[in-house]
Amino acid sequence: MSQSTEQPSERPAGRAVPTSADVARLAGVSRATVSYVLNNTSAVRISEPTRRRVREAAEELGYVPHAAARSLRAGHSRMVLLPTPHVQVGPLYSQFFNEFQWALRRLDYTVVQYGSVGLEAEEAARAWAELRPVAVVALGESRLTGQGVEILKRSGARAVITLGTERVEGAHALVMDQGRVGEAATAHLVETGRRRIGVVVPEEPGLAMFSGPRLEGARRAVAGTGATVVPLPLRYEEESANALAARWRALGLDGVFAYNDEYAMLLMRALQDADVAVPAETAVVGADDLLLGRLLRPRLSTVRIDMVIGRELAELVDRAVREPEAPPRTSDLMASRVVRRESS
Amino acid sequence: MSQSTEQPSERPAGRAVPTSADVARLAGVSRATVSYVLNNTSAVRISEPTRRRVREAAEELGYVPHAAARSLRAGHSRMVLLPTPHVQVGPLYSQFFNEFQWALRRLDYTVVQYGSVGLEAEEAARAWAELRPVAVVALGESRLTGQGVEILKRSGARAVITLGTERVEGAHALVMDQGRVGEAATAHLVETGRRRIGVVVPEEPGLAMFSGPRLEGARRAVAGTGATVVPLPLRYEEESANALAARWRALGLDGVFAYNDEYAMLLMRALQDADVAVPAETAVVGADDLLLGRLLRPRLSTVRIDMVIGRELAELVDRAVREPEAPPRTSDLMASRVVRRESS
DNA sequence: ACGCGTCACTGACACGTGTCACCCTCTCGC
DNA sequence: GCGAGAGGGTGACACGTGTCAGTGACGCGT
Repeated sequence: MSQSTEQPSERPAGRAVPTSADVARLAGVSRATVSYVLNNTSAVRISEPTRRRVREAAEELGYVPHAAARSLRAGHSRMVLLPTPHVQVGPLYSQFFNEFQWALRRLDYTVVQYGSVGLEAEEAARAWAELRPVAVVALGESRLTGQGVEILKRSGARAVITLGTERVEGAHALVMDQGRVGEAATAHLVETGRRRIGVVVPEEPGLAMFSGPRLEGARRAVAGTGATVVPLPLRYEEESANALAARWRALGLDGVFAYNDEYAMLLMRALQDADVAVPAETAVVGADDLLLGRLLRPRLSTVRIDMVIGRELAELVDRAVREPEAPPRTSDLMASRVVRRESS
Repeated sequence: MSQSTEQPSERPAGRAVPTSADVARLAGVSRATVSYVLNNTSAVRISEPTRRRVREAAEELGYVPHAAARSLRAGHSRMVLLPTPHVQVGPLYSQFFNEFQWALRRLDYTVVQYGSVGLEAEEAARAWAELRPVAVVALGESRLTGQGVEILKRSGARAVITLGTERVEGAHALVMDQGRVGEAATAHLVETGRRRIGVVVPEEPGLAMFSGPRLEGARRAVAGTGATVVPLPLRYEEESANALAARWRALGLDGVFAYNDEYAMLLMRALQDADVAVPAETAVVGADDLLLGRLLRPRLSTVRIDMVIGRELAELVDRAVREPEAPPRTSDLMASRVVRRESS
């Protein structure tokens, strides 16, 4: 790349990106004045005619300030970084995320999702730190370590918050207690008299962070009740479900928590095709309370998950940013409750 | 919009963010040397002992370069901006996006999703331009205008690409021909002898960009065949579907394209509950080829949509960045084909 | 004439980085 | 002895912005 010193002859489009200096020149004022006008700084008084001239010049040139230069000078930004998950997320999650983003913007933050596919934990943290975000809200799935938190804080992040199943040293944590989902579903099955309870564990990679805790929760629910839990690996494919259904009677199960409504629908169809009566012979419970589950016959029982609303989380971020010295707190991100329909 | 000018700004942690100057001091070399070493610039020769001293100093301080300062100095960045949709996107789309991001990163681009909720078209474009991205890949839904493209290009963006249903002046366009989906489904219904064909139009806001073209496509499919198309507004709720099913016979429809598989499942259940025989009395076709559709009885016919793979789009972006002067091109993002099962 | 205050504006620096043009010190060939 | 060349580094500038301290002009009271 050759540098052009004065006359930018290499611009292909024939025009350089306008800066505040260009605006100043066109308006016949100093650059400082341009800055004052465009940020309408209250501490300095600029006459109305000058203000207008500056605004018109900016408009004419199509001037847009340079965010990087601005935050470099300011020494900080109001950028909140959300490492993008590379896992499939359900509609519940994506709605929550949208709400969260919207709320942060209301609080005058700039939300940036930034993917870091294929990087190791510490390396990813370093990549995020380069952007000098004021806060980082990371999914548990992004495998942020205590080391990573340290890197981020050292690079100026005033708040690091994890959304996940477990805490990370030094970071605020919003715990999604996935265990409660499995626990609620299984407790319900036990209460309605089921004794041998299957728990579907999806084989799809990336779901482990959800399925593991849900299985653990199920185990907690049966502890001391005499009922037992049987893990059931399952791929989200018809053949896999049919194979499972074929050996259903051999397994001797009278109830199943199917991970979520989609897996439940898949399994329920396979069971019915194999002449296993639902709920008479085997009760089925899903999770997420999808509309589609209500359309089945029998209607699918489910665990309804209510997530913290985005606005609440946004306010938590804002508080954490304003009080970086406050000790990391842990709180619940979601609540679960069983919705009983006909399949259990 | 009140600005919070109040600014804590005192470093509470007592330690500033380390810069390359700090590294230089600690290593006992100049800042230039630090820069050369850490970017291992090949044109300049630095002795191995010095290199090691610099690397160790950087490690000890936890130095992370400042991306903003870097790209300010460089005059450009390799950031690709993806305005975040605030519409619900299906799994098809989100998988495509992940793949796309991954491919861009392979090409050494930095992918940033940036939401601009609640801003008007031109204002949003200005906000994106502040980040000085080298390329912008916008969903049609983000309502990018020709004016917006102009702003972005003037701010240094070398490529602007829209993913949507229609072209935008000055931008490369990847057209999702939603019309073809409706056309394929409806043509199939006509070919199998249906004459009065309903087309479900979701009432949910944000889906209009898909449903409108699909309806138009359906109209194209019946043109000259003697068959007719009837738009059917529907909310994604059981009551809405039941109400529609109740007046089904009055409508005299013998076929329906239900927008997608989810709406199809909703409608099919309502039809069956209202004793409308599928497919004998009315044929039903969905779209997206969800697994769940295959579980219905009768199995749901659908339109399978194959999207351009992410890598392809990433290469298109790369080419557009490298040849900014090339005229905007338009190409297809997806292909549709009918998968006939039992419901039609 | 002078001091003082206000108004409207400007000059200059700092933010953190990359890179170009030098500079110094050796060594070698003759 | 001395120029040539190479090895190993450094000084200084530029990128675009925000903001502090200052500056000239002007009005006003004495």
